[in-house]
Amino acid sequence: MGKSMSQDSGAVQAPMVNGMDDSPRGRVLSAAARLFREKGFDRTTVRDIAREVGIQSGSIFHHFPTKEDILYAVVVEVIRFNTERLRAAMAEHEAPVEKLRALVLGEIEAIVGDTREAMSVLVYEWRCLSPDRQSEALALREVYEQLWLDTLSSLHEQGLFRDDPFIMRRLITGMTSWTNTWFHPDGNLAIGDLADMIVRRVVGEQADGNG
Amino acid sequence: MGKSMSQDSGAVQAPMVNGMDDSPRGRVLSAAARLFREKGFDRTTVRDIAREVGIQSGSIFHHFPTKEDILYAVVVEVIRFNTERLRAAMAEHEAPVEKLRALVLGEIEAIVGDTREAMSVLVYEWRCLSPDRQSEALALREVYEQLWLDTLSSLHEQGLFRDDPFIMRRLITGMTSWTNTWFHPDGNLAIGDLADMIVRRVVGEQADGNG
DNA sequence: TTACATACCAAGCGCTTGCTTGGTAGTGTA
DNA sequence: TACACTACCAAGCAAGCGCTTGGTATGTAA
Repeated sequence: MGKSMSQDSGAVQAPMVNGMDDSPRGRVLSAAARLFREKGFDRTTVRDIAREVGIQSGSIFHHFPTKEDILYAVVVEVIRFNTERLRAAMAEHEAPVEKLRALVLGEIEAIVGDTREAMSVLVYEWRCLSPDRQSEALALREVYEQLWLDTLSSLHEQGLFRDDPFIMRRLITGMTSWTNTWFHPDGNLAIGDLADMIVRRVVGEQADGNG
Repeated sequence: MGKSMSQDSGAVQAPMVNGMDDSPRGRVLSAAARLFREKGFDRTTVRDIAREVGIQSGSIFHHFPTKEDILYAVVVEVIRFNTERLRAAMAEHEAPVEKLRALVLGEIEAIVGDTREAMSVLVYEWRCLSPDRQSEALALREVYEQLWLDTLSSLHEQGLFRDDPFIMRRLITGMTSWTNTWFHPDGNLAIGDLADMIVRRVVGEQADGNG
């Protein structure tokens, strides 16, 4: 049996939510991500988080020095997790257009899929971090952004779109991040079709029907 | 002289910021919009707002019953103001593509121009409103959205783009609202060029060079 | 057995918060 | 002169907040 989990519902699947593991620390992070998304950082009290995890509010501070450190940890974990996932998804393709589609699909999946709470926190609770913490997280995020810029620059050099790749990335960020307000994975629109539609905003109709 | 404003710096220009007038109530709203954008609704205290206006914190409640009512008023005012402005901008054009450009330009101007504080609040502090207030504001917002949907539907019927007009509107909303995080009106990129670039995401390159 | 670390509880401190209260000064108007 | 209305002040209350404190139970290893 090894290290069995006591009083669990028996499900072996899904040891992580939002990219967090099942340690006490991970459980706090996952609950925090959920609550931060639902109510915002400021309206979420440490008592709320503690209640969700099933411990006393004071015990939170055994794992994190301050409430802001919880937010920072959520942000760092989700950036790390999704950078790695996006890198892997991209590596499966050769053609820049297909790489772009992998990036778009991966980013949407991060935003509306299993890391949606934490991704939402990344966008909406960003300013709750101190300036120092913002810079540190931004530095981490740069690796992620470089994946995008490399791919977009390739496409641009190949003449697949005309406009500035930097601005284009910002327009894409807008389109994808806004999906968290309206897109539901089990609705009428398939996530792949949405990704295709966004890819078309970049390279036009020439990307259709390939593969 | 009529109704002169006492103790003003003498400037006749710009009687409104964020679409709010210069009444005591309007001054509270304008200060609140600025602070809500800068620090978020929850981190802005009524004492902060009062200090900005130059009155005591308790006096705020002579003008608004609760702090949430201030947020709601900011939201309502900015929706009303920009709906009217957008309608006027649209009415100056006949061709759907030009109407679309007027909408895009108007929305960006609202987001990064004189109503930027209030527009930012609209996006980021939305969830701080009670569900009831959210519905009421949403109903107001629907008039605004209808301007977009009518224009996009026309373009769609004329075959100027293929994809679903409803989804297209959501992608545009993402692109425009995200500009508040990166676009600066006096930077290298002209606001008109940005608008054109976004229009191109919708109707492709066929919109270029007209007018 | 001793020693130390992890994970937690129960209680509560000090501060900030939204909001209330009771009152005052200035203005309009009949 | 009397009344009403708007705009505000000064003081402070009750509740909720992040975080601290001092302690206990359990596991591990010398």
